Amino acid sequence: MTPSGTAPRKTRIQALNEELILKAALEIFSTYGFRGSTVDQIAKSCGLSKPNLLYYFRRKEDIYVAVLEHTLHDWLEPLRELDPAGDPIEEVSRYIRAKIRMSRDNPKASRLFANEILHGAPAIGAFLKGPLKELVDEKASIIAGWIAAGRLNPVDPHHLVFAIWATTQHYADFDAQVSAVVGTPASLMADAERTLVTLLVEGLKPGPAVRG
Amino acid sequence: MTPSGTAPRKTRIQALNEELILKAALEIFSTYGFRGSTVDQIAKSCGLSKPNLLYYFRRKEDIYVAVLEHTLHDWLEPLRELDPAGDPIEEVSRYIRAKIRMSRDNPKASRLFANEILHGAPAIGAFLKGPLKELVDEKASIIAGWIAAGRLNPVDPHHLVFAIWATTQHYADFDAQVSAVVGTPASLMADAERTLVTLLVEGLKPGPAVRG
DNA sequence: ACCGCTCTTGACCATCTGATCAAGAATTAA
DNA sequence: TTAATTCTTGATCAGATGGTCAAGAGCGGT
Repeated sequence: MTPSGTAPRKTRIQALNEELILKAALEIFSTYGFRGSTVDQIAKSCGLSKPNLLYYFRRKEDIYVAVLEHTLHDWLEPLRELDPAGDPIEEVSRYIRAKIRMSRDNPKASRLFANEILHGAPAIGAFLKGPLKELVDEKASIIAGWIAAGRLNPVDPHHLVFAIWATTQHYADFDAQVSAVVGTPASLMADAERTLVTLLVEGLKPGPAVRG
Repeated sequence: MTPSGTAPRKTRIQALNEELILKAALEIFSTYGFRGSTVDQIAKSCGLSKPNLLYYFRRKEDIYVAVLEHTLHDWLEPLRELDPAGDPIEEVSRYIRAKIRMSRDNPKASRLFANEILHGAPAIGAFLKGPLKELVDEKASIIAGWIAAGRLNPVDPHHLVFAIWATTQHYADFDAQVSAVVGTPASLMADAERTLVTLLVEGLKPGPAVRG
């Protein structure tokens, strides 16, 4: 049995193979979605036989949930770092930049979530209503504080967060469309970053109601 | 055979049933995606037998493509209406409002496209690279003209369009997440509309580089 | 070397699903 | 009415797919 008490310590081989599986599963699930992916595909992609893969994760859904959970934490890290003590404009700019870089560096994670949420979040609905909502509410109240202090243009904080999510993740989730329209110039993500920071941050800077 | 020459005129029943099928297919495909939907589901949803449905559309993919094409034109209409002779701020504001209302009134169409593009646009890739790119390029050059005339803050026109698409369609595509975080208050879409117009339009208004 | 446990796999199964077909029912034009 | 055409469906098929199982191979602690 397992070495000590209730803690199911992992074998070397277990740790290795589970990592292989999760990596391959992210690749496959993010490309084809849950229903569109087959256990065989994932197995082949990581060089294991199907029964062997199912030895580590009994059901297809178990793999899927494991990948989601494995990636969720990292994905939210930039929002967690929004600092109430920092300069509002600086903090928001930093968040936008961090998010768009995540979109660039880990588009598969973005597409995995996009697919899950697009289909009604059957696997992570509870997470969205719990931990995610709490985190967003917390950060929204920080932004509301900045607005109340006159340090930001008054906008709905929740919808500001949605706007940042939407615009940044767009480049990962809808890459096929972006590429079709503007191709894939080397400066693509840099242009996007500059444009988004300008657009959103200018819209956030406090100022006289009427300008020009 | 068909009544006159090469024109396959449609029977009353044909027109009726094809409409039924397309409506049901939009419902199913937008919810479960292409792979996640079954012909049986669509057939049941519109009260036809599976073989009967396949009498009108020989293959599952034919239904899918038909629904996409059937919806694409309408979906792009607001962008087509962007008027080079109008006031830039007014035109962009109107476009944002039109798009977010489409998200609200026809979220299924949005999710259908989102799913298609998320999976690499296998069915409409050619459309994206052709007609869509042309339309966007045309409108982007209009925006570029406004910027050159000093009537808009200088931002990359293509990325501005992406930002508008992303933020507005977010409310249809990621409804599960939005609902989980802020619930579904009656004012949701109105709040979103106000926030987005403020954010993006303030970011677009020309003004002195330094304010406050 | 030994032994218990972990790991691996070929063969197999039940189910789902897209698609076909032949035959009959309904519709339409004359 | 009649005959050609269109429409409808029960039965059926082939392939894909998630999942199981028994048996053997490999590994680690003693």
